[in-house]
Amino acid sequence: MPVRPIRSSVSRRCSLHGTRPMADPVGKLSRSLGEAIGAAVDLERPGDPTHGDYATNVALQLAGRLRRPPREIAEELALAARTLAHVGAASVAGPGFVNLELADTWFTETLASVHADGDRFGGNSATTRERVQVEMVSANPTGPITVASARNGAYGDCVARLLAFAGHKVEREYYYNDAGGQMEKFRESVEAVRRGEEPPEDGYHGEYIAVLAETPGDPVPRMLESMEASLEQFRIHFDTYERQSVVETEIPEAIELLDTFEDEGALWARTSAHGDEKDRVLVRSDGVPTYFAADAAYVRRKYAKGFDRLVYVLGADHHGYVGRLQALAEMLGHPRESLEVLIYQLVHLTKGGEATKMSKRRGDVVFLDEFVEEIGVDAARWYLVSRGHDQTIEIDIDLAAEKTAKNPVFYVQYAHARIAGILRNAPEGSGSWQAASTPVGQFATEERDLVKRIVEFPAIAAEAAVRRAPHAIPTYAIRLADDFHRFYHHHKVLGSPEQEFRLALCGATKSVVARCLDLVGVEAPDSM
RNA sequence: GGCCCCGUAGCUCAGUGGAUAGAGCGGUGGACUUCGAAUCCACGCGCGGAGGUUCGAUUCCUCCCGGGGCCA
Repeated sequence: MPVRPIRSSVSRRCSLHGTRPMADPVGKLSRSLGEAIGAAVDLERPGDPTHGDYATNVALQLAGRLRRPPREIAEELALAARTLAHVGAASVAGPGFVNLELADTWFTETLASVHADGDRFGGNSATTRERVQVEMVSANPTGPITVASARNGAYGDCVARLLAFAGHKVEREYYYNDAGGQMEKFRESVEAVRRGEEPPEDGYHGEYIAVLAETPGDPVPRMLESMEASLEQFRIHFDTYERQSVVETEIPEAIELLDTFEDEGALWARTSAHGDEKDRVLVRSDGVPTYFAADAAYVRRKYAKGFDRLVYVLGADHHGYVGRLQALAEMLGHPRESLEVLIYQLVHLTKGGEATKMSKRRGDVVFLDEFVEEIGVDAARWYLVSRGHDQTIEIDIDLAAEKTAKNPVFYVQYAHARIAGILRNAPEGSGSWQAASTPVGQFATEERDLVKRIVEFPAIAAEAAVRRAPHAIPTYAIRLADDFHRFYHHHKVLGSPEQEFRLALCGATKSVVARCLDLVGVEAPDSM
């Protein structure tokens, strides 16, 4: 089966993005090769397995700069490669590719190093550790968490998990407006129902309003409590909740620090001088501060807490905020890049193929709790993060439950459970990996493929973190599970002469599968 | 009118400069006396269009067409 070329971790990429996985066997190999020829080497897995274990096109890249024929460079590179430890063969192919075949010793030592890293394998890739705040969801407490907000949460939470795994100190924050007109409408709606009346036309009409009306007192705290419960059930935990009413009290201090001017009685921020498309009003001529003034106070407050980096997770309908938020960061004396706005495309709900407009006020939305009840947390989270954040998600509510059984999350979980089963049946004291436990005879293709897949993980995790692209994890996890299932089908672990090696291989696979599942907030079951 | 995202297989989507572009679902046909068949194996079709940069473009640039969103 042809294997898709996967970019391995490389020195060039690492230096570009400032990351370097702590133990990355492929990265180590490309670095030693790079040192041998004096240039950064990019190793990838060739699409055609007959081309060897790894290949590099570095000769082609160097040819133009060195004004030399690529194949000539490739020959020198191959010659250098052959002198390296664990390189079984190196050959030049095509216009100037160098294909490497690795010796069995590379596979055993590599697997040993994976075991040595244990839970840390693939982690701590960040060269500079930062204090990062990820602010996400931040839906106002006027109704239960919707599926739309759940995408925000699932994406943001996975980015936070990736950053934490990479070695950063991450806090998750939820921000809401407890003081605006929306909240008034919400309270009025509940009040109306208590009086036995219909909520106002422009109020909130969902069934949950009636439920809230049954208990006396301010409905807002209870609404918030139930939203938090939904999110916790969805495995999103917030470290802090911030309220706009509190932030607003600090507007004067924030304005003090900004680049401002007055025009027609209003106070403006000169955001256009800081990369925004136009200037923004801070205080209207009637003396009322704008939402942007609150944004400014909020940004100042975040930095004041000592964060090196502020991450905002916002839907595509907010893409216009990027310029003004970064302008605020800059005016407050921070690099504009230190305030990052992650934009994800929206969720489109359909029902039996027909689009449904989502409106919390009308109440015709799908709530996270309903969605989770229908398909479960694991399938829901997997579904929401497995496509790129730049991709609009379509969910057909009628088909969601039906399609759940086909969700690849179970394929990946099954690999984990299968391995757990093998390890349960393994004799006492076995599977303790030692570098010396070389297999009897040659490695099989499936074993080599599985090892190579496992060692892709550090580069995958590092790149997913740097690019804020958690969907790379599910994609990789499916391939890993795929390689494991194939290995399992072809080779017996227990009772085979290679038992010790294969148990070690199973253990490493299980650990990486579990890590992948954890990074997307999905459970890794020992049985299903 | 300006800006952002998208267009890859029948469907849902991976793939941010390399060799013959990959998965899942759906379809067809095979494999359980064996560590878990939620598994494995085999079979089909595809980069919206036109230019440009490059030794090489699904990938980068420009324009056009089509879908979604924001602002004015």
